[in-house]
Amino acid sequence: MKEERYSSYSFLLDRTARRVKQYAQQKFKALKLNVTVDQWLVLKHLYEREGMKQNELAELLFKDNPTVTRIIDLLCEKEMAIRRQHPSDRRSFQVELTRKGRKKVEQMKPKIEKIRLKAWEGLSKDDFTHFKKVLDSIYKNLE
Amino acid sequence: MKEERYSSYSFLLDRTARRVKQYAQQKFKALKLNVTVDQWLVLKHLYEREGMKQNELAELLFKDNPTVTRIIDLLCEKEMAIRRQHPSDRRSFQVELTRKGRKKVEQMKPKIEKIRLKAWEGLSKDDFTHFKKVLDSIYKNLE
DNA sequence: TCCCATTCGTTGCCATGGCAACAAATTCGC
DNA sequence: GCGAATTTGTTGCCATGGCAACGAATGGGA
Repeated sequence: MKEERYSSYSFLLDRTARRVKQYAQQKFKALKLNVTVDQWLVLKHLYEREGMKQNELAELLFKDNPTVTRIIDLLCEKEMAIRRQHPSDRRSFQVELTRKGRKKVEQMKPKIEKIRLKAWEGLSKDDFTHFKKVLDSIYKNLE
Repeated sequence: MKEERYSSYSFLLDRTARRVKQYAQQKFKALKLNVTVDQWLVLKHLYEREGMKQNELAELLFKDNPTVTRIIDLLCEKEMAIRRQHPSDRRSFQVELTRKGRKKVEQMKPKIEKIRLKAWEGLSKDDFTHFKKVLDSIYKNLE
C-alpha cells in the first residue's frame, strides 16, 4: 500500500467503536439491565465456560489483568459472580457465576442480538465478511 | 440483513480500536513525544485552525465537552496551549497553541503517517475505501 | 424589560484501560 | 532441593469517556 493519506481510519475506527459501545450501553440502561457492556461480556463468557481463571478470561477478552480484576470485583459486588480458590494453584481463582449471574445472562442473551444488529442496517453479508477481514488484518499487523 | 450471528463485530471493533491507539501510544512513548494520542489529535486540529472554541473542538473530534476540557487542561499544563477570553462571549474561550505547541505539531506531523501506515500492510486501497464506508454506515445507523 | 430556556465550560462520579510495581505462589535450571 | 525467574492477581496512577448537575452568560419571547 502506497504512502497516501490513510490517517483518517484511526479516527473513524475510534469514533465508531465508542459509538457502538455507547449505543449498547444506552439500551442496557433503558432495559434496566444494571450491568455495563464489558461486564456483560465477562458474564457471557463465564456462562459458556464456568470456572475460568481470570487469566484465561483476560486472554479471551483481550483485556489486561487489572481490568479483568476490576470487572470481576464489580460482578462480585453485584452478587453475579464469585471467586473460588483454584484447587491446585493458590495464586489463582476459578470464577463462577452465581444463580443470579446465570439468570442475568439468560435474561439478556436474546436482547443483545437485536441491539447489535441495529448497526448493520443497509449492509450486506459481504460487507460484514470484508469488514471482519480488515479488522483482523489491522490487529495482526500491530501485534 | 438477516438475523444471523453478527455479534462478533463489536468485539473485533473494540479490540482493534484499542490496539490501534495503544500501538500509536507506544510509538509516541518510544519517541519521547510526551503527549497522548488524544492530546495529539487536539494539537493537530488547533494547528490547522487556531482559536476554536472548546465547543467546536468537541464537535470535530466527536468527544464530549468534559473530555475536551480535560485534554485542554493537560495541554495548558504542558504549556502547549492557552485559553483566551472569547471577545464577544464571556462563557467561552478561544483555544490557541503556544509556540511550544506549534513546534510540537511540526515535530510530530511527519512521524505520525508512518505510525498510522503500519496497520495497513497487506491491505489495498479498495480495502481502505470499503472499510471507511462500513465504519461510516455503522456510525450513521446508531446516530 | 424581565423571565425563561439554552449554551458553554466545569466538576464530580464511575468504569475502562494502559502501565508499572508488588507479593505470593509456582516452576525452571542447575 | 535450592535459588532465580516467571506467573497470577492486585493495587496505584493517570487518561479517556459517558453522564448528570451546576453556575455563569447569553438570547429569545411575552
